[in-house]
Amino acid sequence: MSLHLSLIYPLIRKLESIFNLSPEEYDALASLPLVARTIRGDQDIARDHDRPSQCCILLDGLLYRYKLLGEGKRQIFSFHIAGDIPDLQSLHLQVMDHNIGTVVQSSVAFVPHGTMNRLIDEHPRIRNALWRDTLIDAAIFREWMAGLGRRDAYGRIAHFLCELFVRYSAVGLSNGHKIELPITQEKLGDALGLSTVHINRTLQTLRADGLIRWDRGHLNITDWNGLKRAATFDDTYLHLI
Amino acid sequence: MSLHLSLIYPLIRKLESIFNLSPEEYDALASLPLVARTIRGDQDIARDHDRPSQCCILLDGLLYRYKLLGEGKRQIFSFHIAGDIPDLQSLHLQVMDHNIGTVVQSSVAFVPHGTMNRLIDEHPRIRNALWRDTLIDAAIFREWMAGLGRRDAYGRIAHFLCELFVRYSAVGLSNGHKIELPITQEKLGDALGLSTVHINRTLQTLRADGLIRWDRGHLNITDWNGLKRAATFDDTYLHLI
DNA sequence: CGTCAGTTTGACCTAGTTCAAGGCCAGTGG
DNA sequence: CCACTGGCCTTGAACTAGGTCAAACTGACG
Repeated sequence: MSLHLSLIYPLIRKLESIFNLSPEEYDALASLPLVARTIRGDQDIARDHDRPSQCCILLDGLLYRYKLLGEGKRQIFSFHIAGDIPDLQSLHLQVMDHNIGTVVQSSVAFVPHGTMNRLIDEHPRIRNALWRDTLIDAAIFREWMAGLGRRDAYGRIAHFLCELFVRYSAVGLSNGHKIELPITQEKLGDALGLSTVHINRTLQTLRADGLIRWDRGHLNITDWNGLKRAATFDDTYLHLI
Repeated sequence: MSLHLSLIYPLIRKLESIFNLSPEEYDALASLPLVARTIRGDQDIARDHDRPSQCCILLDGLLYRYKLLGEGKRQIFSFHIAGDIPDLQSLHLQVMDHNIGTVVQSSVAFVPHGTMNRLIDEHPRIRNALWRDTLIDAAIFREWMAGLGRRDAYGRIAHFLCELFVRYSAVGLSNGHKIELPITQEKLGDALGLSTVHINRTLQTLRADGLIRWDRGHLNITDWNGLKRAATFDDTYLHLI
């Protein structure tokens, strides 16, 4: 596999999970002019009210999307892993309504909207797959809403961990029941609408119940069935094929 | 305006707010074979885990989308008004991951996926506008997540009312600062992650503060600026043109 | 006039917040 | 090689926003 192909590979793998790419589609993706840029952790890639002229394809690392409310309050909406295009929406929505940032050092490629539009105009199945991807994004938001509105802290955290494990697994980023999840308890709180203190105490309960181990960014799910049960996790909403 | 045209008109108006429809596009929409069906209140139109073969265009009335969790818990994600296609996502996602129901008696048209696909294949600008619409849907979800996670009951309700007023206005369904909003306090609670009791008490405070009047489904915003302030409402996320 | 769905009230309770102080590395610089 | 720093995690104690339960009220409608 060429160096360049390895960059775009996570995205190709994602599309191939939906349908078999034709040689032409494969070539179109493989010949996207990608310039990988490394960005260190805790940097914003796009900001609320920006008017982006390009999309960012995540090649490696971890991104997150969030909005700042008044008084230092923050809501995190999603975390993104290799192969994701977290600001694909900017193709159709002029103005950013939230921020996108790196959680840890990450490698991304910026693709101009013009290039993206040419790609999807010439390859309708790729376009449909990307549309589909934005719809799954929305499905994940709905599930988080259900958690924020109606699940207690214990179930909410358990559900979050189930989701991330399944999404990592779907793109080959899990190792047994372990994944790399280098997010702080503060970020977890801002994602789940809870205070850091309560996140901390609830994680201790999850550990004491033997469901997980989580140390320095290494999450180990020690009782997958137990965690799913605690979360009442049903993966339909992830629309895996 | 013919009887049939009046049915599809809300959708046409929504598309025209984004770009000027060409005569061909206009004709394609106007000649969609629509059969209006009236459905009484509190009925499900689509259910979790269904595999729909058609989309539903709301012609008149009020729909909502929701998910049931265990123990009688429910999370409502959205309310939909005339011109919306709440299950457009079923074009690309086989399986429903939530329910769609009527709030009050409503008139809807079911359009087979095949017809929809022909329409958008032949009219790329309509396709893009519909894609865009699903992205705005997601933007609204994000804003609700921010409310569920990080706003208190007072601000959350105020924000909800601001959003609905602006969305009604955008399609000509407001009358001064009044809109028809026939939703129960129970549904409001399930949308905002609050108990009915607390919704009731907080609505009383909003009324006492002179921000709204809300009686038998008629919402009257008596202090629009005050309500926006209470909500820290910024309509960027609705992506109105 | 009775019923039923929806709203309102009161009293009590608890999940989660807030504030403030320690503890534990991993990295840095001397 | 050790001391120092700065993130991050952990703990305790006091507090509160919002939940729960149960009962009463209101108005629309048959």
